[in-house]
Amino acid sequence: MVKMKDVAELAGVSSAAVSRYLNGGYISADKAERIKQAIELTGYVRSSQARALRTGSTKLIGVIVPKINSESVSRITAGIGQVLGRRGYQMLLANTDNAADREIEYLDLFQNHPVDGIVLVATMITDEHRRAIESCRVPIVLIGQNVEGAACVYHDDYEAAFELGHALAGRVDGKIAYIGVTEADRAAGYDRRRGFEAGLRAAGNPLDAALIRLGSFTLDSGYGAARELLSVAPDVSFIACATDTMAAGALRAIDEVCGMGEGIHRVSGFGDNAFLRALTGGIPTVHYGYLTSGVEATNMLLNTLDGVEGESGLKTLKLGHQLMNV
Amino acid sequence: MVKMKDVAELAGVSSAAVSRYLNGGYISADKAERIKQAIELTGYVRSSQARALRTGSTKLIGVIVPKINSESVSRITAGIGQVLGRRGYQMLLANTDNAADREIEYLDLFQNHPVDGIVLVATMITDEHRRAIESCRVPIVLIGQNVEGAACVYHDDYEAAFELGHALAGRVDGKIAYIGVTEADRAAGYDRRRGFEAGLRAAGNPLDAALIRLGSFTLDSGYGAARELLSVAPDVSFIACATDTMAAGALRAIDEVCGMGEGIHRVSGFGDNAFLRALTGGIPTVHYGYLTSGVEATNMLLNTLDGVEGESGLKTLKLGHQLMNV
DNA sequence: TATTATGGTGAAAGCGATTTCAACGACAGG
DNA sequence: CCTGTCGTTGAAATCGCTTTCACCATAATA
Repeated sequence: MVKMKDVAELAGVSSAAVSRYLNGGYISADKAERIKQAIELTGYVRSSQARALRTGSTKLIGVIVPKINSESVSRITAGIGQVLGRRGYQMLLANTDNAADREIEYLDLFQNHPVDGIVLVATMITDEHRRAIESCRVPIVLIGQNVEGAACVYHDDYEAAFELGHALAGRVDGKIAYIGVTEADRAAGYDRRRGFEAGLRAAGNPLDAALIRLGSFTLDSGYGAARELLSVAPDVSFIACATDTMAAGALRAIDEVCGMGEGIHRVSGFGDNAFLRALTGGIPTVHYGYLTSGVEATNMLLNTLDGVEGESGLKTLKLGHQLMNV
Repeated sequence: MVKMKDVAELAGVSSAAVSRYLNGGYISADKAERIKQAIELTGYVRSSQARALRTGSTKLIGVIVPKINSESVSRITAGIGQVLGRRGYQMLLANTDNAADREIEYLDLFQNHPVDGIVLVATMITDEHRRAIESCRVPIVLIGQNVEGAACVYHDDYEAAFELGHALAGRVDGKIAYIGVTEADRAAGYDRRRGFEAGLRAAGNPLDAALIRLGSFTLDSGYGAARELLSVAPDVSFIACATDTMAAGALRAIDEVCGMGEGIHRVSGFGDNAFLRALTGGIPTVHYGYLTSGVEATNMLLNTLDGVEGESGLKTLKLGHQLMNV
């Protein structure tokens, strides 16, 4: 492995000069040329390990996600990756498989590990999370939740759910049921349910608390909850779901119970999943700019790291949403 | 930042002793105890940068994927992440967005960057790829393609497609069309088409070359190709697709042209997408163990890195497949 | 008793970059 | 001629860890 010293010797300069050449410090034109040729000749590339040790910066960003095989997460990471690549950073991906404690574990790990900053695609935020975020030595941005005192890029789930509920209340006759997720997930659990309820209520068609079920983000859990709902309350004519994935499950359940093709008109979701849209022609759902949230969060993080002027650094950013098919 | 020397001083030993304690070398019981307490007291964690510089190993594995928001890829990375986490490594993710030259770029980047090994989720393998793989300084495993001279974990696309074609030939009357992908992708492009054709032929119902179209892995491309096929050859009664995603597009096209619910019986795919399965009840498709391929590839890679005995290290592994809904 | 293992130990030499610092040649102004 | 800048330069000191090596007890063997 050719090192800086070799290049320096070949070019007849000191390694300090090579380092300056590489980093844009004082260097005369002729030496720069000699160094350039020596580098080409030897095929030298600098060791990022040594550089990291000396400078304390690794150009690595830790990204913590709850689940890697989900459309929303992969769109977010696509956005993160886009910005990272463009700005000379790389992504260290940590998958927690929906285990909140592993999030904290990674938060700890990353700090003393080689990342310059962290993007946390958050689900549940416990006090322990808050503490870990607070005491984080590297800058951190959250995606998906709005947490006091932390930089966040999020969507207004309450507002979106309210609008969806309000819009649906008018066009559904009969009972509406709701399949949510754990309220520990403030955004997808609490806010969406509350917003949806409020929207229905405002339209004069309040949600019956007995018709609320809890799923676990998976298609199968949506299916199970919907089957159960339909058997307990056959007069339910519409099932709103906290995610498109669970809506897909509910859709299958309705098709099985009420006949093929029925579900499409009786289900709503959140997230505007591409597959679901294509296969059903589009159920009522909320479109979030997942890719945008990745892009915005990462830009914010990198701006503070690179000390970009004119940028106010870490702040909280609420992104817009769009009702679909209502 | 508390460093090893601080811990050593507090414990009244040399930093060499601390290092040995941390790495399981010779250390007496009482010193071990003193060191342990000193570490707890100071909250010391060792700098992985310094460690990496000294040992030359970063415990980082570079993973190159063609596209991050696709179900197959996220299942593969889920498998990779599982093994990596269990064995004390982390994943450095690089997304090429289906640009073959960026794959080579990352291959170069990773070698002189801080990864101990590479997993390449491969699509197209050009000569340039072969060269880059050949000259790779760190061990590398490919997923999804079988390339001579490289360690590969792959599925037998030809065989699977053959079986699918053979099975379908019998139960479809009328013309069968095919929407494939670029043959530069040997596995998903060339092998699947060839296998499918051979399967149909063997069953006495050969594929009309005029009814072959090319998509680009996306749902929309499947939709477009199917619309075009149906308008040019309205007597086509079945459209086989090289991926489930394109099959979803074709399904929508058929539903639009021939009436809702029609598509389900007239389309086949590859990959056994969970959404598609749930929403349609299941079109004929091939189930691949994507997660398994990630697991197997990573285990293989880590075995060679960690020098696990009894394991023969890098080799090529063909995984099985399963016909679904035929 | 003389010797050889054996289990422990710390000083010191790197790993390969960056960065400080003192110094140098040239050149302008006084 | 002397002094002060200015643009460059290389020697040397880190960064924080691992690992070799020489060495020391103490126990086991000859």
